[in-house]
Amino acid sequence: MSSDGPKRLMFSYFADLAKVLGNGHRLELIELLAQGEQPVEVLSQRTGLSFANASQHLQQLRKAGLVVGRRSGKNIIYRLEDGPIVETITALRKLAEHNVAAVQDVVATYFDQLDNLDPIGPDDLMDRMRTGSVTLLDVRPEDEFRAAHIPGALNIDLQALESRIAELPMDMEIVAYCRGAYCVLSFQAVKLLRARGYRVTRFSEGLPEWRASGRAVATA
Amino acid sequence: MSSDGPKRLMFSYFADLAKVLGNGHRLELIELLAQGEQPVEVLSQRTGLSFANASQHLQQLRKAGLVVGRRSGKNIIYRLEDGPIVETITALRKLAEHNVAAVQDVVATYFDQLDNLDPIGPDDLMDRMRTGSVTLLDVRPEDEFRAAHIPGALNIDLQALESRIAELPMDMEIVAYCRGAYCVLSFQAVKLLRARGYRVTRFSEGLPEWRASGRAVATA
DNA sequence: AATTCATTCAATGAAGTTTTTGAATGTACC
DNA sequence: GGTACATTCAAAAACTTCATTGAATGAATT
Repeated sequence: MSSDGPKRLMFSYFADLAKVLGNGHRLELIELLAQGEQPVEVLSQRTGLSFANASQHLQQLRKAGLVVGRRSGKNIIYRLEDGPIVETITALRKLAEHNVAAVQDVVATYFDQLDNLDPIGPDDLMDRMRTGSVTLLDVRPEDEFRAAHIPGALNIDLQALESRIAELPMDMEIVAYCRGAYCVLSFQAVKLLRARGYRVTRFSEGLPEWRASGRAVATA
Repeated sequence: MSSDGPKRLMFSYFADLAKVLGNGHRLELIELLAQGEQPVEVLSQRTGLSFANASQHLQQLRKAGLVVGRRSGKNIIYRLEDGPIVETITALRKLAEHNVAAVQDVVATYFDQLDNLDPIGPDDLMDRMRTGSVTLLDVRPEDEFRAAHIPGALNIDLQALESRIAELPMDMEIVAYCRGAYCVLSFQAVKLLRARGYRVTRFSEGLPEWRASGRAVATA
């Protein structure tokens, strides 16, 4: 927190905020919270962080004004604050895709390999949902689906996909999505379903970006 | 640089990039470079950093893919890489304005106090330039003006404003701009000129944002 | 009132960042 | 070829961040 005129002060505040985003675990916590509110326990499990460690990262996000917690019985339930949080992380992601060579490598060797087809964008998806020419598949855990999903989507948790595969139509294109652009759940769904002869594409983003761009979401 | 599946890898790369943005001096270096390329000496002077320290921050920006240096005689001249760098910092700034209480305080006590009029936005500015109903004043140092400025702007370095004040019309509204939204130069210009009876407003952003939004800039 | 459970807090050590200093590099000028 | 200059590099000191541990809090259950 240096200071030397109000401009330097402002830059140091912007930097403090960037520092809070400057940790992979915290970015993952934000991604999870962008699906919907969660108690610390679930966040700790889904990120693989120890309980105390998850709690401390959440404190930092809270101090930065990015999340709030409320008590509900024995649990503290965290949720994302209002504000352009998803937008900022999307900007960071696009900057990394454009300027960081290592990111381009991972995309090329890992993600493009799994899904060599162009993913479908939000405008296209909306058109095709309207004409009913596509089945939209949400492969996130049930609780995240219930908190918010793209209207008209069918929820099958990736865990259950193999056993519930009969619920999917073979004669219609399927579009799979999950938590965000690099959420592996939808990549794995595409892989599994293609192997069984389904026509599947990925949606280019996840639920948080869909909502951040002002489109309607459904609950329950 | 943790790793546990490609998604965690990606998040750790995004976090590394955020970490590089997580230092006020580096944000200031980026702002200066967003005006145009500069040798290390000038960057070190304008930021108040020691030579070696400025150099080391520039190395970090280079490793992150945000700047490049080229040799020109005895100097190494740095410039911003292509890519959505200004956009990302703008997103960070807006997030801070929205979610960080301390930022709101500084804006209220420092900036709003200096200029209680609404600043003019880019679309309005363009309209008013076309109809010739406004004089646009660029108060950055001459070298930054020469590298790139908003077409039609008059350059008077803030340092020289008092002595060259006669060049400004008293019967027309003046709009002042400089390096960015919180660049103090334009605030000080507004203060000085209002005290002399000129009608002055600030432009809401600076040159980098103007260019990043795809508008034409002039050189020389 | 005692116990359990979810969470936070405080303290520790290990690892990383920032700044300063002085030496090293590489280009230009005499 | 030697000297001056701009910049980078390497090492050290001061400080910050991260994960782990165990104790503390505070609501719910018995």
